[in-house]
Amino acid sequence: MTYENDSRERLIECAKKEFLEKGFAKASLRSISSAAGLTTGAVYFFFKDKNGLLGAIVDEPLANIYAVLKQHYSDEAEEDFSVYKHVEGDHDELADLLIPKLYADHDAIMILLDKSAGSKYENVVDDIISMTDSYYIRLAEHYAAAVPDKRVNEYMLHWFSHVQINAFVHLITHISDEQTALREIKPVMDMLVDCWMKYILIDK
Amino acid sequence: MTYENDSRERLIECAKKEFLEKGFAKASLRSISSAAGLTTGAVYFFFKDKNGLLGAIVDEPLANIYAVLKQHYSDEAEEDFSVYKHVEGDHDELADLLIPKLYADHDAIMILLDKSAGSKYENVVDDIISMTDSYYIRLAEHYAAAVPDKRVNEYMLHWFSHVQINAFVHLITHISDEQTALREIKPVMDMLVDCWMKYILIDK
Amino acid sequence: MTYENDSRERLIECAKKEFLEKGFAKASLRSISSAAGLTTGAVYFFFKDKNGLLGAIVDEPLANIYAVLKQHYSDEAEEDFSVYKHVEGDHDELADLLIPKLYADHDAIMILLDKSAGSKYENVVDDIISMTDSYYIRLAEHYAAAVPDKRVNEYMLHWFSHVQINAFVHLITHISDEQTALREIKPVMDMLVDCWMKYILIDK
Amino acid sequence: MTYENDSRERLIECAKKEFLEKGFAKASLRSISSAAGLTTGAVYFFFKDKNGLLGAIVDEPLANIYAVLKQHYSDEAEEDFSVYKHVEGDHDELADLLIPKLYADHDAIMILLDKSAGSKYENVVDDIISMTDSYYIRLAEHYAAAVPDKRVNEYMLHWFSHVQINAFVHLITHISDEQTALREIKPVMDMLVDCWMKYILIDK
DNA sequence: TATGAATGAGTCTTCATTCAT
DNA sequence: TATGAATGAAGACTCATTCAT
Repeated sequence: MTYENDSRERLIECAKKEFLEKGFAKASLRSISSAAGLTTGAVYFFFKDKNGLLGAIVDEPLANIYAVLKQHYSDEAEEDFSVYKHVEGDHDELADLLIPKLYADHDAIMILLDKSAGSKYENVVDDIISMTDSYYIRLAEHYAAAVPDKRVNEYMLHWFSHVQINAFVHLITHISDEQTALREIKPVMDMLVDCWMKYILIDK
Repeated sequence: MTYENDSRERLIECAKKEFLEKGFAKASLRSISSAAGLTTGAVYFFFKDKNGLLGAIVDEPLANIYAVLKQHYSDEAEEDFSVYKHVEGDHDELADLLIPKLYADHDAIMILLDKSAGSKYENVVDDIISMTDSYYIRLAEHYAAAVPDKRVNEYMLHWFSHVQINAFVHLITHISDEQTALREIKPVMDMLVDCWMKYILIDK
Repeated sequence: MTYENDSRERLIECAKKEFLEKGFAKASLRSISSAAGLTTGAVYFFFKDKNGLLGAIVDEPLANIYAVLKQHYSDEAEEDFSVYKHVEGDHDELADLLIPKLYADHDAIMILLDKSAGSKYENVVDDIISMTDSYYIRLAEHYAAAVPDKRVNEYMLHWFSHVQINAFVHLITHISDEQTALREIKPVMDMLVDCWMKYILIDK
Repeated sequence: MTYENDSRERLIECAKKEFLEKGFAKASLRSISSAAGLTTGAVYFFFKDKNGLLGAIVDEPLANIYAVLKQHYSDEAEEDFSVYKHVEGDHDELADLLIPKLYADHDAIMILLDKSAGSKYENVVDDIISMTDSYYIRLAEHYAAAVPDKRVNEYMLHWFSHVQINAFVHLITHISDEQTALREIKPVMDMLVDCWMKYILIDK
């Protein structure tokens, strides 16, 4: 009765492979399901549709990422810039929280961040960047308020959000081992924080 | 006869619009050619195939970019790191050369860098990054040789190439005016050079 | 055990809704059974197939209708046309018998008469019209025999059967209240009988 | 150059057959196009989609019908009921105009009126009935105004529109010869006009 | 210089139905 | 008494591509 027929799992596993190789748009349900020893109809028994199948792969990892991000963005909002002085490693918290989530299901995250074009998740990275952006705008305004004769360099700020997020995407797509990832990302984060403090404000 | 029938040009113009809007993969030759008042067959008269049509749009801009890049990468290779000291603005040369090429045909470049998924150009950005990477590796090794007890942080180096190139992609996709672009990219380049010097070497 | 599990009833109730909304052909067993909190397989446990499910809804109402019709058609066959004179209301009998049957299970009848395309009942209305037709042919021949120099207008006769039956279909599909239906149909029936007498025979 | 390859016509002809036999919804483009010696893709070269293929068959006949109807409904609107007296045959005009249009492309009209369920034309008959209804409502109100102590029987009026229009549908679906149709419909129309005058008003 | 016609392989999706458990 | 799993056939539709003219 409960001896598992793992068709659903097989479908998910084969879908992962296919999505990873071809990207969502070019992936074929026929090819996925036949790789799983099933017919396309089976996909529609287990999932709503092609997007649903992708969802089964990425929804949970995605939720985890959002959770970490939201937490981080509200924590850091407390920063007091009048006294703040960056010390190497003090922003590792985000990386420390995020990396485990990103590497818990490495393939899923790769698909989500890099192979989801054509799916309902295709704007995920952009959305996260937007979120980051909003947060950084608030932060930068606080910062500017504490420093006379300076104003925010808006373009630089946007670009920073972009680089910050894509640093993680780059990590995922180039480093497959979690420990290595953790080690490599630290100097990157340090650099980013340093630069943020240094370049985000310009003369009025 | 030299009376110009501009069908070819019209096709190219309409293709630009379509590629920009939908990206290469989702663009439809039917829709392009009918927008040009022609039939799909016409595309195959003027161009080899879908990729050929894209080529007619991006080949020249692409060649220009490569030319600038190759020139830049061989010039800068002469740098003597034992005496080098970064001064703000001294690396603006690349931006000064590249931006005009990038904005000479803004649409074509956008397509090339951001809308070419599914085409034979889909790896262009990656290729340029690789090129940049090779160059930076040589550079970094020279640099390291001049600084005792330090070695190259390879991951950081790769990531730098990535960020460097994507800084231009980001620029193109967010700033449509050349002068503004020129102005905004400068601090970004300065920052990158600064950081490169500072973060690319780590303790042995 | 006599503790009732009303799954069958729920299935029937949900099927009614679905058939009414979408018609038999477009109705989906998946949607019906999941609305009933069951799976498609359950449908096949309780009923032979999709047609069988429809049958469970309409068979009894249909039988009732046929019973009334057959009774009526044999009663009226006794009519003596040599002495017959139509008096308003004297043909209300059919309506009086039929309407209660039609409105006893209004939904079922709607489905049967108006939503059964694609099912084995799709010709029910046509069949009833045929039946009516046969009856009217006999009747008309008696009538003609009693009136010299006249013959039956066959097309008109067929059309009459058609109109007669469709008067009830129209009623069902436009009036949901039984009392109102009863009131509205009477003048229609009167008119039909009047016209029948007047238009069914033409000069030889 | 202009020797006709009649693929389009063949497609239309085969579609007619298929639609007539199975109705729009159950008709298969595969079966239609292969009957025409072509592939489904060909259908999409000549027509927008399944509805477009149907449109190529019925659009013109439908327009003709609407034209006649609109003309008729505005003509007859002039009627003066205070002096009007029905004379047999004086309403044959509609039939005389309509029948030729209906029989000009008998198959197309059959499909339109009786086989279009599931297509964008599926409500055509209902729409025409509505149109007729609106017209009759105005007419009946004029009529009632000229007759003291009488009011319009609304249900009867609606039903009349229904019967009137379906008289033509019935004709088309039962009589294939135009001359015969013309002959058979006349007494029907006479009857309808007679009854209209007689039954549409009831005691206040 | 282009068109018009057509293909063929592919896409996702829907559905009634079956059957072991 | 039902479920869960799965099938298989079919559905409409899209597309880049070809080629005779």
